[in-house]
Amino acid sequence: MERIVAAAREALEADGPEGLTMQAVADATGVRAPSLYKRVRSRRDLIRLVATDAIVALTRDLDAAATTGDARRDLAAVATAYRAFAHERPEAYRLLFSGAPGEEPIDPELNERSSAALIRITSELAGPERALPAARLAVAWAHGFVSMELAGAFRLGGDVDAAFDYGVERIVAAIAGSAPAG
Amino acid sequence: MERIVAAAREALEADGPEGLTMQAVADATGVRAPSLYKRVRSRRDLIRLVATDAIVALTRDLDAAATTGDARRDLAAVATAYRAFAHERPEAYRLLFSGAPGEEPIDPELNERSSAALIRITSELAGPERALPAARLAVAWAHGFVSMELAGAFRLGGDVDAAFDYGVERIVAAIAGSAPAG
DNA sequence: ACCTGAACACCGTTCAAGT
DNA sequence: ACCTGAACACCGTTCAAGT
Repeated sequence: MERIVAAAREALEADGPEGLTMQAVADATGVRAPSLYKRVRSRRDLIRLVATDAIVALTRDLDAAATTGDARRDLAAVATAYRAFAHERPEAYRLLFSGAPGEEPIDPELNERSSAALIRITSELAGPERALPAARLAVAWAHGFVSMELAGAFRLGGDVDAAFDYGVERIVAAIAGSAPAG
Repeated sequence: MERIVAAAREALEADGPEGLTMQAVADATGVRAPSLYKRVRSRRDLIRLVATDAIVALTRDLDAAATTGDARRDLAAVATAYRAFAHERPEAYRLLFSGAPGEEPIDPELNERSSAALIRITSELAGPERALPAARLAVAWAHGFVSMELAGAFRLGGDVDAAFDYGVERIVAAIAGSAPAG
């Protein structure tokens, strides 16, 4: 079971979504394709298991990054960890945001936990009542940036790393600047 | 040929990417599937044609929105038009950012034209030398926001429209605040 | 010149049959 | 209880044959 998800995950990263076939997973686990259906309901379900594995790993990375003791630096560290995860497992990362209306979403609790660290940070920076929209600002920017990067959408040249640093700095300022006090 | 792309576009929006089959397009255009290969190189090529159609339409919408005469209001109007396009043609919108490393990118010239209006705006707001990173900040945020919205990723409740307005306001401020003068 | 039936190599999935 | 060969309904794509 664990081996199945691991094989699926590797097939996905190696050959993209259409490389994640039941055949490929069966070959990698030394079994025939029909046998997989004893462990997994369907290919779609298997993809969901890979996505769940990915969001757990991402959450761990983000939590580990948010430990500098300073909210602004935490936010920058979380953004950097977020981007690093997307670079390490681009196909799995894509999976997390590919949910179409018809599809079953990932476990809502895991989803909530994945943004807990960020919301704690934005709550500190922008105040509790602004924490949610501020977190959405940050994660929308971060997701947009890395997903464009992965899609090769930054074709106008320029330094992409510098654009990321500029973005982090501006997002931190934008969130801190939206606090009721300032 | 035009009818083929239109049929593909409708199949895509109606049934998602896996609904865009050569069979479906053939049925809709009153022909047998093999005949499509006289007009189109492959299914992948047909998808590219739909994506090209989408980026042209999006560019038209963005250009039409950026006509208020005020850079700040133009930026808000462009962001709103961008989001509206994604809501109207969600599957086509998804297509624009689904480019994996192996795939042929869309015509670079069309891509450049699609961001011309935005870069003019950010150039006004943040100065010419900051125009590109500022535009990337804006488009990354906007893309991230709408793609999360389309993926159903805003599951923590709250007012999504209000979060968008908050985001627009903060992004405008962040870009204007990064100008060398202020 | 244009269209198509038949065919090929793939998919995901089911299920009766084997151990 | 577990695995699998065979089969089914689909894909995308090719190509010889028909008009």
